[in-house]
Amino acid sequence: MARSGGERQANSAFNMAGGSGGGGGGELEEILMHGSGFSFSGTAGGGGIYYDMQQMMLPPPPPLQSGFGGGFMELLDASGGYGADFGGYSAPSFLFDLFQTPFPAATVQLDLPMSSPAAGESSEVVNNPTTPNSSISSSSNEGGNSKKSSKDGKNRLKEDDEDGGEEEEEQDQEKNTNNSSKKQLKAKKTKGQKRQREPRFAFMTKSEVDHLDDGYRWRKYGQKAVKNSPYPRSYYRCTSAGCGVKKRVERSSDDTSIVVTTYEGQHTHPSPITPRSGGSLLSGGGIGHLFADPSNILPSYHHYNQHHHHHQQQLQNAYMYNSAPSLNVTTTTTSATSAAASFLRDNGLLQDMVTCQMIGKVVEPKEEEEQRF
DNA sequence: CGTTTTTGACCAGCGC
DNA sequence: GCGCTGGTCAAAAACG
Repeated sequence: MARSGGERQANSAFNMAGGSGGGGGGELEEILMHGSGFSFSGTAGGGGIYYDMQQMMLPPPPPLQSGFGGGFMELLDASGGYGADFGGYSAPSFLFDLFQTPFPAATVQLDLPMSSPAAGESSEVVNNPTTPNSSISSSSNEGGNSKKSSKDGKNRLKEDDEDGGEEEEEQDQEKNTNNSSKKQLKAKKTKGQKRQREPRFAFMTKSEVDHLDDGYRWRKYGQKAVKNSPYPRSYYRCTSAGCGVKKRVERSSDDTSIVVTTYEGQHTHPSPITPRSGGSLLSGGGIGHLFADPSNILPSYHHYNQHHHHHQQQLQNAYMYNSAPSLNVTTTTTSATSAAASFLRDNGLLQDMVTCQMIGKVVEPKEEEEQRF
């Protein structure tokens, strides 16, 4: 097979449009940060909760203070006063639960048991701002899945999964007498329980580069065609041993200048480029960890201006792309979103963000993206 | 030579 | 049950 090892940068946008059909469905919560502001509206729908943050008139991002000073924690502590910032929306107190609640990796156990039909419905729709409209010469997908020629052999043994702090046992249950190691591997997982995922944070930013450097080291482990989009979606995983944080990067088919990055999981280690100094309450990782720990901030972020300079873009994204909080309550995650958005805004990091929106569970494909654009 | 990216294949879930 | 899609694996290639 002729390998076209060409572009190494994430800019390589292969034309691999997916077919059609409905599919997928994450089982987690996802938060999309929309620029210009965000409002907060909670909606408890049947079977799920949908929180939407959008269109909140944000005052021009104030100049960054000298570092985050007391860190995000301070902001959090001022939950009372902070609520006011949410454009009059009575920012629910839980809005700060996330940050006031330490979520040590050990204790963390979020979970949106999609296996429980009653609660989760498991049919959570992740509304990506991708509308079926990309008229960009999207080649009629060819890569898709037409390559199912049995190739024999790649027994995969995975172990990453939750990584929140639990280990997978490699013991097979011998349920199926298949000799395909891959099958048994899968079997064991499936049989026991569905893999649960952690909440995800999705941020939308304008950027020329797909993969933004956030201080952590990532290894790309996959790329898939995004349906209705000429741009592929890349999957990254934190390279640190034991850390299973994942990041997904894709470009909006609507506005190709917008990059949607989804962060999943929590780092079990400090940022490799910024050795942590003090143990914060949120040391368990997660978005709180990010915001609470000024050491995670790259020094240059101060220089961010409203222009889309890749470098600065990356820096600013360093904040947004940190791990998601490990909480098991939708509302809590929502608070995380709000707080995060608030933080970003206050630090002028939200400037480039296009949208800020959180999607709880069981969300119908709303037109949120459209109202935003 | 070690690490990261590329990329085809495989699998689980879900919709039809 | 079949087909589609998202997510992941892993061998090979590309990089540094």
